[in-house]
Amino acid sequence: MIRRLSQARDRGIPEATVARLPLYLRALNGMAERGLATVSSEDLAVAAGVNSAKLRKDLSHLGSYGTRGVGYDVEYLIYQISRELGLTQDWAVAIVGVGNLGRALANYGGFVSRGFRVAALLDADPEVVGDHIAGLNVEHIDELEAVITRRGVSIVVLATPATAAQQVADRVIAMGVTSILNFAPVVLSVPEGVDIRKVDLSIELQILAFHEQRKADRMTGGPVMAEEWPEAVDL
Amino acid sequence: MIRRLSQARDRGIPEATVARLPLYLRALNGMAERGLATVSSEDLAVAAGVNSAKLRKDLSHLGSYGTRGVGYDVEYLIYQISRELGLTQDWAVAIVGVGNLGRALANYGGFVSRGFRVAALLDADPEVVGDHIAGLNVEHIDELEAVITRRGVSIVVLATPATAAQQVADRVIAMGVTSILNFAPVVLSVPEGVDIRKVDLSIELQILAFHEQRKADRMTGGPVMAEEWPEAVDL
DNA sequence: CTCACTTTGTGCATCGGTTCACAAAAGGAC
DNA sequence: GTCCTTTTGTGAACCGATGCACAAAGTGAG
Repeated sequence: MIRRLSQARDRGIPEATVARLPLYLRALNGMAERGLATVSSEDLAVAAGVNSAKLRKDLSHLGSYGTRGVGYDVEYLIYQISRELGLTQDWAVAIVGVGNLGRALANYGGFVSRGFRVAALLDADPEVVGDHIAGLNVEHIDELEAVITRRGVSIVVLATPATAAQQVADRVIAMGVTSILNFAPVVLSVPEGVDIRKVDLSIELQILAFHEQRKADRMTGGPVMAEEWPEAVDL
Repeated sequence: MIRRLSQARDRGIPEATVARLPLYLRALNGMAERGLATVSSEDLAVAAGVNSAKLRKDLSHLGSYGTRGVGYDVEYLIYQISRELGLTQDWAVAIVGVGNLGRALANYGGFVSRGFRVAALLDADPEVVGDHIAGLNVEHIDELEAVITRRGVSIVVLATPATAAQQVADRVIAMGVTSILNFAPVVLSVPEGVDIRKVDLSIELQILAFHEQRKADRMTGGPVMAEEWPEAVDL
């Protein structure tokens, strides 16, 4: 059978699965580097930190790429997942906001390695414009529209202050950008069809604090704190 | 009724709810600054970017803090959520790995503002040790255990290279730390009872790329790409 | 070829989370 | 007080994701 066409690939991959594919990909790359030719769902699952049934179900959404009794071909699976994630093409990314975080992102090796190319850095501060960071010239935010067009930017990373984020988002969306990774601590409102992913350092810490507190409470023998508004308790 | 004890607060707040509480808190703080005294679930939901039924169900897990026909008292709700999240105490955070990202985190204002205090910066590179960043002296990783004890660190942020992350995690866990925020692109294996949260820039971009590609596919009229391993297609 | 063994792919039960839709509660007008 | 309006809190239906458990499909030995 030479051309097995899209019989299995039902175009609708669950969001939860998509979020795990990069994890599998990373584990597989490690295995490829170590020269492994095939891997079982069990081993790959351990390497990716999930359970093997989930892994198999995830992969089954892409197609039937394993061999029963054997496992998965490492290189083949890398290719299939990469293709599914769209990493076989390269994506031009613009980073807006070249503060501490923007600089860190620009220098972050993980971007380049997997199909992503930082194609532009932009900032509003004249002090920063013109700086060379990670081999790129920082351009002025006024150039935003021109840069997006000229460099074919399709993904924008927002590392601006919270106050500027919505405004920049509006401008890039007007230019046709539909994928935004937002580091600014603000809820962006965007039209239908635009994908926003949000990374919020402060929220992550707050979630940890919640669990940490709960663990501490358990140590000291359950809820001893007042349940009331302080004033209400005292009166 | 002076002491209404934990009748509603069933100690088991859904994880999904916990993850949204910081969002509500941020929206509420904005409202408090603008002088709003009360807010309806509808308005707060819009500000936080969720739907109002979800918001009400989330808040109902904390207790019954609203007034029917009126809404929620802004200050009161801020206090209740803060307390639930454990933000009424302050948490000493250590950042391990003072590269670009570590620096960005150390300077990130959002930490200090909400109960978190960066209490230590550590790195293995002698070039970096001794630097002053965000008012702190960078200490050598050999001091890790001593610093954790001395400063009462209970949350550790890992901004190390992937290769060092597991090792540092093992050491801080041995010191009794049970809350870790991991920026290194690696799956940490930790014992039961330790909470890990992971922020992975590269994964976020890959998820965006997946959706971006799907949008592009739809434009050009569905799946036209070969489904096969390139060699297999040609032969 | 047959048998024993391995490992995938998936049907099914289950679970957690979301959303709807409405009764219950509160406030204000009169 | 009664009536009308507003808005909460929640029961119940729904939806997606997880995990179990096993049949199906493959390998390899003899």
